[in-house]
Amino acid sequence: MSFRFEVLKTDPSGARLGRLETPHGVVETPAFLPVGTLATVKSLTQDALEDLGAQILLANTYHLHLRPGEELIREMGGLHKFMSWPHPILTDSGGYQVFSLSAIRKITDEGVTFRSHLDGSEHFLSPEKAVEIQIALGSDIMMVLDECIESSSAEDRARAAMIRTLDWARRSFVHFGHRGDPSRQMLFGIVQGGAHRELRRQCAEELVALGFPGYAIGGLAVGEPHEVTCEVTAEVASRLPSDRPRYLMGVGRPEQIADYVARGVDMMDCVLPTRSARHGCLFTWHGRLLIKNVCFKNDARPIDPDCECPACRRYSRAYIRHLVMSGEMLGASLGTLHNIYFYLDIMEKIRKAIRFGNLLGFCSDLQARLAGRVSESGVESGAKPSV
RNA sequence: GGACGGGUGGGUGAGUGGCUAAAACCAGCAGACUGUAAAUCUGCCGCUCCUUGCGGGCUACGGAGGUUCGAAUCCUCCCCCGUCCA
Repeated sequence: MSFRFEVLKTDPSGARLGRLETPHGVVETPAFLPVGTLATVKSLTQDALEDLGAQILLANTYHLHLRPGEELIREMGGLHKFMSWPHPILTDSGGYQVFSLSAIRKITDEGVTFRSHLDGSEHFLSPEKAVEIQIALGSDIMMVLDECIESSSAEDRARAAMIRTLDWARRSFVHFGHRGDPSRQMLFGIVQGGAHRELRRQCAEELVALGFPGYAIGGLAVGEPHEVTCEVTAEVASRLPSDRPRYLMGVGRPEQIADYVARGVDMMDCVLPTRSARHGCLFTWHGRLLIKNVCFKNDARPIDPDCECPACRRYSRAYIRHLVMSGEMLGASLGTLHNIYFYLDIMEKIRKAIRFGNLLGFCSDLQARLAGRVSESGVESGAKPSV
């Protein structure tokens, strides 16, 4: 069997240390997935990602369908070969675009019609089509098409979307049963239901009854308070089978991700490290550092003196600020290198904390360290978390 | 020496009598960003005062005068810059 998920250890918090085997390699969980929507983690080479220790990437069905198209990618030998990433890949289904591109799409029980943001042409995405595309892409983990909604949605709206998501999950499951190869690809179901516990519970239970090899929690961290995200995550995770991986989609801030792990989450992805880097926001063990701030103009120190990333080993804040202010591509690259390294470093420390059975201690430590801002006075004293 | 054209806030550059502390863009300052329509977006960007308000005062469109209730805008002279002619 090409896929195997194994929980190696459970922390008193409920966090799990695990291992996910895929045809393209092993993912140690809890894992963070850098986002590579268009088959690229913006501004980084695959070499760089390997050096950073990335184990698995996320790519996007909707975007790759529009450009360059899944048929081209299939023809080029599949997504792994096409992008020269021989390691695991997870593809999102386009469900998030139902939410983020709500202005240019129409949704029915049958599926979603998008008006391409590139050229205005119409594209119909059904649950079956999303599965087909992802089969063509050949990702290790594929996601069912879901209806992602605002977390603040009223119960009626959330129920309707949840019911549709469930229906689509069934269709996806059936379609994959006919067309897919479970030794080559896993299909994850996605729990929706907004911030409504009862809806979440119902959605989780019905998905579990279908028997997916893994489950995702979607529709969170889209504006609701962190505590709500945590509560809903805990509620859903408690309904999911303990022997299947759990993927919390689209989270989170550095100081928050350990909290999700403590709720039993095994995988996470987020655009924050990559996008923020391009916008000049760098995450450090001493808080966020806005590299464009004038106080770093002549600061010869690295982004984070406690960081071993390629950017911090070699370049100063002053130089990186100059690059970012000048709109130089290298500025985006170095920032992204740093932020991805930082996220992966946190994940490694999280795994270590679970191994030591002390994730909750680590959570509060992270919160205390990372919530602040780095200003001209420099970094506050203190070493890295010592777990 | 002469003929045109032009001098606007840090920069480029609109604006030809009141709606102009002066468009727009850039630069600068600050902020946002959570399964990426994002190398994007938002706010500020003359000085000053306060009861921080579509608030008051002051200064400002090369310089100095003038016309006018009112001038970046009209007139006079001067100073610069560019092009062309001697």
